[in-house]
Amino acid sequence: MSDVGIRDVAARAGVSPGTVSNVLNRPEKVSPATRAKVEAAVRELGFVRHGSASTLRAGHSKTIGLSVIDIGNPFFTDVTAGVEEVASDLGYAVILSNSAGSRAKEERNLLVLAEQRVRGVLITPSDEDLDRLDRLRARGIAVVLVDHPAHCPDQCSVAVNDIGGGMTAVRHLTDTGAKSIVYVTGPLTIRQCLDRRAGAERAYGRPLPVIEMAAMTPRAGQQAAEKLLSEGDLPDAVFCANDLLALGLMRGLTHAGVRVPGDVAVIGYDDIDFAAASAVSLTSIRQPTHQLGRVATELLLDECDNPATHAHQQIMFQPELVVRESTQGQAGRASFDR
Amino acid sequence: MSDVGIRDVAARAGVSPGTVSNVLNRPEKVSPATRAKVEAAVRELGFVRHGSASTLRAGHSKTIGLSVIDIGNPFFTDVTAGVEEVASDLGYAVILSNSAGSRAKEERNLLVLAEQRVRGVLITPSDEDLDRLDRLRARGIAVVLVDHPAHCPDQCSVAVNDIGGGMTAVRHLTDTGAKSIVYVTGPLTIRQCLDRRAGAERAYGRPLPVIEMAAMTPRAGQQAAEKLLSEGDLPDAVFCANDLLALGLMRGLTHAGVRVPGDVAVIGYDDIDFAAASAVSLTSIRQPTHQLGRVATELLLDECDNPATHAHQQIMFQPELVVRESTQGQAGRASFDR
DNA sequence: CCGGTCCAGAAAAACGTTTCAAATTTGACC
DNA sequence: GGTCAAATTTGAAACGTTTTTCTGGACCGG
Repeated sequence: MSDVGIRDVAARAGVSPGTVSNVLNRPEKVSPATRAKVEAAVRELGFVRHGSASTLRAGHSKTIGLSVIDIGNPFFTDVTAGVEEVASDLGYAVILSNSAGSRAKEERNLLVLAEQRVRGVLITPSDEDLDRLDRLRARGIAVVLVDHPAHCPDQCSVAVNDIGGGMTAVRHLTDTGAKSIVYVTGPLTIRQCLDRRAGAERAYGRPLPVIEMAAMTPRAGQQAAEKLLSEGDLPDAVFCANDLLALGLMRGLTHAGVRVPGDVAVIGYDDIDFAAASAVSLTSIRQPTHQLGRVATELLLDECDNPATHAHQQIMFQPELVVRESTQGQAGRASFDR
Repeated sequence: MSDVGIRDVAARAGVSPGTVSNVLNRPEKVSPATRAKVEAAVRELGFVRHGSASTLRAGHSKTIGLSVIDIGNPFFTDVTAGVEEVASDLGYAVILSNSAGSRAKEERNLLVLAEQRVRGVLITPSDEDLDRLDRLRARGIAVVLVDHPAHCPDQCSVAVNDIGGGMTAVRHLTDTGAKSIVYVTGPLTIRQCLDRRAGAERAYGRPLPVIEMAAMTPRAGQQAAEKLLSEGDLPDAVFCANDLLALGLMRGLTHAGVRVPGDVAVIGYDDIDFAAASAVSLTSIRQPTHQLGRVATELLLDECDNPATHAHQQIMFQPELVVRESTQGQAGRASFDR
């Protein structure tokens, strides 16, 4: 069943297989009359092109790979949605792989992608060692870094200015009156966490006290709250390296009877949907997540489809402060967006 | 570069291409000595099998498709994570497609999957018309329904008992003293929303007042709160068709000065991570989401790898009540999990 | 020492497309 | 009606595997 091949279509339409292939791939090359005949035959027979045969002969596929660190994080989900949109519009299929933070798993996934002969790979690398990506590129697989600036200019990347974001966050906290600030973060081996701290300290003018958690989840945020409470004096404000931590932290504080923002102001990072929806809505640093995915995919597919004219770009988006209740100590609930 | 083929490996190892193929696919068929030679050659040359050629000749691929309704919903994200885990363990790649609730987009995506000659498809159908799936199966592509019971027994499906879940939810509300209850839901064309209502009304003993929103997002939940407030008397409790709605609703109520759970109890559905993390933690009906993805994938791959012995199964999981603060009117914050 | 059995490995034929040079048709123009 | 160039179409050779059929020994019992 369904073993309808291009030659069956050709027979039915009374043309040669080559012509059918042309109708499929370069319709402008074939006369309207023939094209119509072939298209009719395709419909009647329910022909579906065999992607593997096509890939094999043509030397390239219509698929791209996407490798993310944590598919459970709304940040990556949003990126993924953007990627999927663009890819699907251009007829590309997306193979998703989740490295779950494990270098080994990422490596295994990349091998699968290489076997699949994907046209290109979008990746948020799980660590700073990018040799394996150069190996991919040596294989003729385009690579675009997502949420990670490229180290050399012969490669595309799409990132968001984390240093700037960190500065903005802390500047907002001090602007609204905070004197003492604590930085709650995930592993400081993660570039994003490091950069945000760097920016934060630049704006703060001196080192920040740090609470470093192993994960970047609501759970970890709640534990961070306990840690914070056990350390004695509460700071005026807390800057969390992502919203998941911030949401957990707020909950932990609230339960201990600490008022947010009355006693402690909290600012997060990412501006995930739940930041606006939580009971005390969370001030956050918005990243153009969806856009990140879209642009990365556009760059990748441009590199694939127009290798001649393609110019590598390292795009750096600017994050944006979104003020909500969690940092409105006195102003109250003036205006909330969303 | 990287145009290292099986014949290059063969030459290097001093064997025939057929032998290399055997080492790759049936290592037990070849003597240890030769195998070692071949494996060395593979390593030295950096050979990566050409998946398309392999698929073409072998007649089947090492990929499966996953089609979800909304990749932005944590429910589907969790399912996806489960799918990815199992698939990746068994060496399968997952092609992700997001139908975004659009029937047309789903159809386009399924075509791409068919072209890719995926081994099977996991799908949460975007509507009740399942003919297109039968067409896929006629093509020799296995299909497993996810979060949707199969209509006929010649097909695998994995679902959760939504009627039972609805009953559990309302029973919990009445148990904790609620007399009047409102059902806040997404489009009632969605099976899940319908079934949950059916269960709820069965437990309630009579029809429930319904507030039907177009989307199932926090935003829509907040709008539902406004609607509820504008309708005069507040109910004792609200049952929301999913957690996203519930979180938005709670926020809307809280902002209007209504206390949750003091004035109105709220129960959600899905038990997404944020249900536990929100400031007033949300009582919810937990679905074994991750498990759903895992089991569905196991069924699919069993059907693919052991077509002879495979028995179609329609699995129905039972959801589970998770009590948190949003329905603890008087008991206060006794014990909270997570 | 011989005939038969087995096993490892070899050789060649697919799989269903795309591609490209060659062949054919078409159309314009004199 | 004939000629030439342009436009279409054809046909066969790849693409890199897997699979199936064979072959040449090694091994065994008699």
